[in-house]
Amino acid sequence: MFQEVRQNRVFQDVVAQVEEAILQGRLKAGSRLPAERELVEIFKASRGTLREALRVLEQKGLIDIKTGVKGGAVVKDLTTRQVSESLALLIRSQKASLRDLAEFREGVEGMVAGLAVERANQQDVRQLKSLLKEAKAHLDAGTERWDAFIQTDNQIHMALARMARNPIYESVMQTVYDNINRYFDRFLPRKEDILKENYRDLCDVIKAVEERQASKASRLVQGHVYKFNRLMEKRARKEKVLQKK
Amino acid sequence: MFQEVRQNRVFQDVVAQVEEAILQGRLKAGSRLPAERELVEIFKASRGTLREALRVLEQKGLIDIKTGVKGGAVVKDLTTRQVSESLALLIRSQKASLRDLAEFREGVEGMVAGLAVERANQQDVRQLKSLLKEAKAHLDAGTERWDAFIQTDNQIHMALARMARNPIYESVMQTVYDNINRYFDRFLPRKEDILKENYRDLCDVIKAVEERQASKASRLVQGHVYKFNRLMEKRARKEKVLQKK
DNA sequence: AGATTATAATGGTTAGACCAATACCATTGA
DNA sequence: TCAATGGTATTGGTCTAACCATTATAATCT
Repeated sequence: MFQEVRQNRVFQDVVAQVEEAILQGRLKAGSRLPAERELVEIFKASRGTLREALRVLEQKGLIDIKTGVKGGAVVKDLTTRQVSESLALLIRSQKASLRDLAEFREGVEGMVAGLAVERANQQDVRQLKSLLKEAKAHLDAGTERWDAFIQTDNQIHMALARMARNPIYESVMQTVYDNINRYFDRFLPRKEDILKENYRDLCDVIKAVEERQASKASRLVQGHVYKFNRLMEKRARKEKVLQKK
Repeated sequence: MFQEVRQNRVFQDVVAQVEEAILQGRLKAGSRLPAERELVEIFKASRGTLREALRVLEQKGLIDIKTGVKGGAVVKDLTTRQVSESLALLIRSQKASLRDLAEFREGVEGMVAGLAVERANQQDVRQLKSLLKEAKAHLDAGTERWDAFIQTDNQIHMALARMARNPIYESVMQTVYDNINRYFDRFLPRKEDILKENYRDLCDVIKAVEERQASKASRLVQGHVYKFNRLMEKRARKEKVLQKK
């Protein structure tokens, strides 16, 4: 019948007020909050309590805090970092595995590619081609720029996500990549034939985008990611075996 | 070349240590942290600083805090609530719309259904049938139990997510539903013919699961969600028009 | 002018006190 | 005996007042 009433802690009230102001746009990204000692006056709360509120806002990813003159709390532009952080916790606590993440990526990237084809404009296609050219340059430059190639590869995938014109897919993709890079960088294949095959896949995908073949692009990307996942898995298994010895 | 060095604040060090202990399983879900005044002794930090650390851990969803004797910080079982929270911020800040969320749901649910068919065992199928029976009972009971029907409907979707046996999909689905329920409850269709059609859709889906027809189940769910989304959108538009008047 | 130093503003930390909620226990009264 | 009442100790929540650390800017020196 009734909602349980919860005693609001003072700092929660402060958090709620500041958060509301940010989300309503009354506090814009980049603007600075008053100094702690001023906030004490404004909210009529002690500095300690106020700082607890700031910690929460900081953890939520809504503000950044710097020390020194002209320091203080600055309203951040809302990013996906926090979503990413939560997913990282899931993985680190072993509630989710590399395999789970890879499988998820496979599905999401497939859908993203389909949407991207439907919504990409000419400028988007140009951007993809430009990234592709960059990737080829890295690849031809030899071993030392393989990491640069991998980075450009990632950029192409993220560019597709942007072209899907759906911030949720974009966030989720960013989260997936953050976590892949964070935990599985050491499994990334760094062999010439694999990277070249990778490059050919990208060429095919971008061709499909240009020709507006949504389902083909979707299938290609899914296959591309699938191949990548099997490779990663093989390497992960090998490492595990080595560790056991 | 080098990583930026950041001056660690004391409370961050405390957070890191506790977090590590939790993620490594040295602190298990349900176990209680020492009282604040004891933690002061352990970490050799002031109570204020310690409380800032506790605020961060609380915000990360790693601990729950209660007052009173036998109160204190209790290690929580890791859930998806925090992911959900971050996505909610995206929506509330209008970086993502109802339409974006709906589109995302369409894709994810389709994939989940496909995986669920591949991995569901007999017990899972039994559970689905039991939920279906429950849904029918609510539906037949008339107007007053429509909300119960909707809830059971949600349970069926979440059951499918569990059967996909991938905690990431499960988390993401839970997040999507949390946010749909949080922000769009008022758009949920509550008309008999719609609910009945909804029920028939569910019957078809579960039949496909039983017959192990993955792609069919996937297609059916996607269509089901698509229909639902178009309905929601229509209602949302209507409300907007009304608001403008 | 350019380098150096002082100053002030700002977050970070500490210490000690008191308030508020709550589980547990002892007392009381039927 | 047992249920209701109220006390008490424990724990988180808040406050005050001070000092430390960092940093941008202004003042000073060479």
